[in-house]
Amino acid sequence: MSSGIDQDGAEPKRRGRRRSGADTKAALLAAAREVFTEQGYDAATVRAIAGKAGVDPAMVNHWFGGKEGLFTAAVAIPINPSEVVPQLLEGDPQQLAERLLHRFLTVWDNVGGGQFAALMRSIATNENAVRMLREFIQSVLFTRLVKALDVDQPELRTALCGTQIVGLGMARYVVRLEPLASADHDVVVATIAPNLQRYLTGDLGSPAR
Amino acid sequence: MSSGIDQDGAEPKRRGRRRSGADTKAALLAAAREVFTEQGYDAATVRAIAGKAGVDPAMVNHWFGGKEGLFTAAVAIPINPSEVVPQLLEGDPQQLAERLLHRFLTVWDNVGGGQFAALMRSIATNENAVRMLREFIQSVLFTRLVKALDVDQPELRTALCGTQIVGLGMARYVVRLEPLASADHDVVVATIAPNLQRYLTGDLGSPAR
DNA sequence: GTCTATACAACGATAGAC
DNA sequence: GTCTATCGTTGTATAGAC
Repeated sequence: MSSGIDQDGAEPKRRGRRRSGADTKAALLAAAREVFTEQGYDAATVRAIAGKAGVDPAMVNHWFGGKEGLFTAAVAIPINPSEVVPQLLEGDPQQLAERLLHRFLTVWDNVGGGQFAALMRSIATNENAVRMLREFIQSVLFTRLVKALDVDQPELRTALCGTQIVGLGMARYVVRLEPLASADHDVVVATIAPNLQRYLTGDLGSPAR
Repeated sequence: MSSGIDQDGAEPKRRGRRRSGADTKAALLAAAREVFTEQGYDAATVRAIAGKAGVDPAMVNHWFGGKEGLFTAAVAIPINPSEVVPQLLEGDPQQLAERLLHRFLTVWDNVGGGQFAALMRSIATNENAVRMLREFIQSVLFTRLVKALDVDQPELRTALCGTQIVGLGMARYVVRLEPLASADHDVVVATIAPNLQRYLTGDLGSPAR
């Protein structure tokens, strides 16, 4: 909560270039994450973000080209697919769901969970966020993961996995549905993994009916 | 979809006070549903809603205390639990998931799907919407449905069902993830029902480890 | 001296309140 | 129908880095 932006509060605001070392960009990004997280894209104001960062609103334009650019830079999915996907694919494919869920929970719990909420909230008013999520699911989950499994109906499986993963995120981080919101990773993984594993490699019924 | 605002359209507009507030209220609610559905909470403007309802914007304040109140009144979940739940509970409990999913798809597809998106969108900027959804899931899904099944860990099962159902809605109506977004009800039900059924009545692993 | 990060002021638009 | 608040954005002068 406590902002903790280390702007030298004692000193009066000065015009002109700051002393080197004061990283306006980083301060803006940090503040933007907080505010977008709490309020979503529309409700968040450039002024509020700049204020929390202790800099002028015009800096948003200067560094990010505007609110939209700041948003894109701030609410990025904190996952590097080319790093994560190979790790997930190592080992028994029948335990892929477990590894995937464990990773999902670790990543989003670590960044505070609020950031997932931010992503979901952003989908509200920002079509770009929808596109971001869709592209992430399709490119990463589908192209890199499901296709590598060499199973039937990969597109459908991808979408089904999407329902379970996004649904988990919504329940845990946005709606904060108990006991799921506070449950240990092991409990969540143990209960959900079998279902996700069916979507990944299990029998979906008759492919061509 | 089609506006169909049933304000006494035949009668010519009259000066002064209308017969009663009921018509204005209903017209506002109908218009609000449309506009909130299409644009989300923030983007929707009181003026646009009032305009579509054919009344003065000030009426929003008068009847609902403001935009917030109008929203709460307008975007209600279009399901009557005391009617739906008994219907779902009839028949084989092992096919409850199928009935539930079928009903879910029918309801939200019929109202246009956009209304589910609206509900999700509302969670963005409106904490009340989160509370609404949480309470709906807990009271209806939990108290009326899962408890009636007499299974172990009913709270956890409820939350798990929530993940799958909300996730389905997100994928189909908000993110519009193909092929799920355009799939026939039967396909969706056939692929997801087994997973949902496990959450409802299946084996979740060791309850108390 | 030149470049550039910065702060401040102000503009045009728009929404909610009254 | 008017008023007021506030939004994102832009122009410009200035202070420090190089």
